[in-house]
Amino acid sequence: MNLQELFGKRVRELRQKQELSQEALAFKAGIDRTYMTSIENGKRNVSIQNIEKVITALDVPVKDFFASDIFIEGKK
Amino acid sequence: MNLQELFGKRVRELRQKQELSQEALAFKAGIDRTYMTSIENGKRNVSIQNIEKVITALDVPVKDFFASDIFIEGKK
DNA sequence: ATGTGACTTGTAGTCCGTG
DNA sequence: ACACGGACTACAAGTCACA
Repeated sequence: MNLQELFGKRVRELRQKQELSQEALAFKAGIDRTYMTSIENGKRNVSIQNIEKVITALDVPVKDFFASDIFIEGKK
Repeated sequence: MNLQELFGKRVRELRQKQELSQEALAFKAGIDRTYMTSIENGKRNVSIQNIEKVITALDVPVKDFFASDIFIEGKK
């Protein structure tokens, strides 16, 4: 599992914890709903600017976003 | 200071700690030497796949890479 | 409300150089 | 060793119709 997929997984995790829909989060982040879908599913090679938008929309510091065990290598 | 700039700053920090040249790191990461320059200077909107390449080349887990106080918001 | 394939446009990323 | 620039190609951004 690469970082691209892990990122999507983490976004979904944090989004669901807040009981937000993809649409609502996409709106907060200022990106398209369908684009958010493909991000969460690890289909897109997202750029750092959009990464920042999404993390900001999740209301979590970047540091905390990546402070998860899924970001320690060797995960499936 | 946005995430793009913070990323470059952090890359430079970790690279210099290992006494690697930009060229050497770029080679390890499999990306262009001139591109590494602009990444460190926060000039490029890097994609997550290249982010992963760089972090991997730095021999640090993703989690640790972002476990720095510069990634708590409100930094200059 | 979420997911997918297909598409166009802008830019990421490469490769050649310069100081 | 680092920064920057021009010219090029590959690919991400962004949107849509449809399921």
